[in-house]
Amino acid sequence: MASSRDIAITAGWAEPIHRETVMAMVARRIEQLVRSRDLKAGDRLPAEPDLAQMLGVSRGSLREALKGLMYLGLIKSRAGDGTYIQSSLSRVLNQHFQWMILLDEVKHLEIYELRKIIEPDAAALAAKRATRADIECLEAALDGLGEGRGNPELFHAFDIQFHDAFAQASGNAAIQTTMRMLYHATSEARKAVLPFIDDWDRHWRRHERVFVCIRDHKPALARKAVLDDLHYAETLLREHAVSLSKGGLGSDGHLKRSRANSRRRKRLSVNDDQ
Amino acid sequence: MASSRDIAITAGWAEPIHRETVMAMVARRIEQLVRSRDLKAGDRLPAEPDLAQMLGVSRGSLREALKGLMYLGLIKSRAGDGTYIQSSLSRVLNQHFQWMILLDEVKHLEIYELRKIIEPDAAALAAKRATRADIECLEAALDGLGEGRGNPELFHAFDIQFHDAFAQASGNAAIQTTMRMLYHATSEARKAVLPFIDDWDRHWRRHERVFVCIRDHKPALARKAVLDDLHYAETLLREHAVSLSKGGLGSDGHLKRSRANSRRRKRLSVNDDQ
DNA sequence: AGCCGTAAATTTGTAGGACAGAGTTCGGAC
DNA sequence: GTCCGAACTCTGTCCTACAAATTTACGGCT
Repeated sequence: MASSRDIAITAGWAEPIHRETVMAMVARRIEQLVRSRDLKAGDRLPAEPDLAQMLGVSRGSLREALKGLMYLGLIKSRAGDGTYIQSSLSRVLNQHFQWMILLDEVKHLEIYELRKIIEPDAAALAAKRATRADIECLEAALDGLGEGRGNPELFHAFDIQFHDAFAQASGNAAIQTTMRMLYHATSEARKAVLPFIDDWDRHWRRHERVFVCIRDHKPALARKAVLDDLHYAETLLREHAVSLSKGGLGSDGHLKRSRANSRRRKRLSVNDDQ
Repeated sequence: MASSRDIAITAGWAEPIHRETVMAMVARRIEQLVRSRDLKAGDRLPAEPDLAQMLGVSRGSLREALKGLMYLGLIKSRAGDGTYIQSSLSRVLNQHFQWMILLDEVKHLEIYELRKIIEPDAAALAAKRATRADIECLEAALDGLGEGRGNPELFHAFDIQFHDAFAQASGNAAIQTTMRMLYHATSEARKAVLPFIDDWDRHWRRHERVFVCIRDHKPALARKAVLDDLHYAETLLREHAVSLSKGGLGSDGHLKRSRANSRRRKRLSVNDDQ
């Protein structure tokens, strides 16, 4: 009984749903609506039963498709309320590189190599563009980092905040998103080596220096300060990777090896950059 | 009875009740399995009915969760066969920035600014590390580009191939993934301005120069060649932005902080997302 | 009138069952 | 032994029903 499908066809919105998967269909349709500006961030989608009928699919299938978009962070459903187009869809993105690390598609050191490319330049941009609000955010995070000296848990939390504020100060949303993504990818590992820090004051001053350079609008120095911080973080990670792999933290035990997977290069002489 | 509400009021502290959905729990469980190395790339998951029973949820709910993971590219289902852990999950990532552009969270020029940061360094790395296979891939794509001169459709296709080969030659999977992501984000726009190219030979030679620099292992020159190419692409895009759909670049000339919905709320939220 | 709490309506979340289509496996016919 | 079809398995889709959550509307109380 394809009665509901017949309805959809006569209705005219939904033309032939080729045998493409329903998921792809719904995604495409919603993308189309966003493209045509019929849907904007914050708008509400029709209720599931209505939307299902419009598209000529069952509610279950529609829900599976919506679930996919939900995981992308593109939409968000609230029980009893409705489904809305989300404006900030960074959640999944942040986890993506984490997954790649888990699946051995990307190595920690590769991410650090990329961070050492992006973040110094981002710091220079931040030093040029940071607004008063940006600087206040950075300072607040820096204060928190000060409080968190010696307390890995707390320090880590404010480190995220500091890094986010830094990324935002660059004034470039693409940079901000990318930096956050890369940062999150190595977040667990970084947290795990935090207890090995011996000189907290010095570690804090590295952050402080980044902040001061941005606040005082010194692009070149900011670039250097960030690179220095990154270099230290990478060294810390490299040194304690072994203790991680056999310690209780099984989640990041794969930090050590560089298996000869596929055709991936394994030359990671990240040290001697020019 | 309003008992539940009373409880909430007396509780006072508005800690989110943490009503995690079944789907999120299922997804977390599978993630856990991957983390603990019980599941590796290529492994097959139990059949849906079995897995549903194991987890104590209905098959429908399980499927919604799987659909989410599927959309992430983490798993892949084949009708009649089974569900497998995927090894390459870049598909969604490539579309992510496209979505952000659609939602006005990111501007084209911001992406170019970031590309101008990453790709010159990537070129330098490629010039140092490119293997023979990498160079062959690049050359093949370059030949294709040569054929495609004057043919936007064809040229665009090989441009993607060339860019991918270039990214891979960097020998860093994180760089490769990120470059591909950023490239795809502006793919449509680039395709749209391709017909405006007047001097195809010169445009091709820009690519050729990148190739030669990488092949001959000249990091500094490669960096310059890529930057030059990016600069031209950006100029082309800027000049013909009007021909792009509404707003196109989003800023008429200089780079601008992209409308801070980012500034709204919870910069202090150490915990992630909503 | 204004306030408050309850009930109704709306909407998503979850469950269970049913069948079709795709893919694999295995046994029988040749 | 080889080939082909039937049986089995598994995912894809649909249907129905109910639970939970949230908003909205109504009616009583102050």
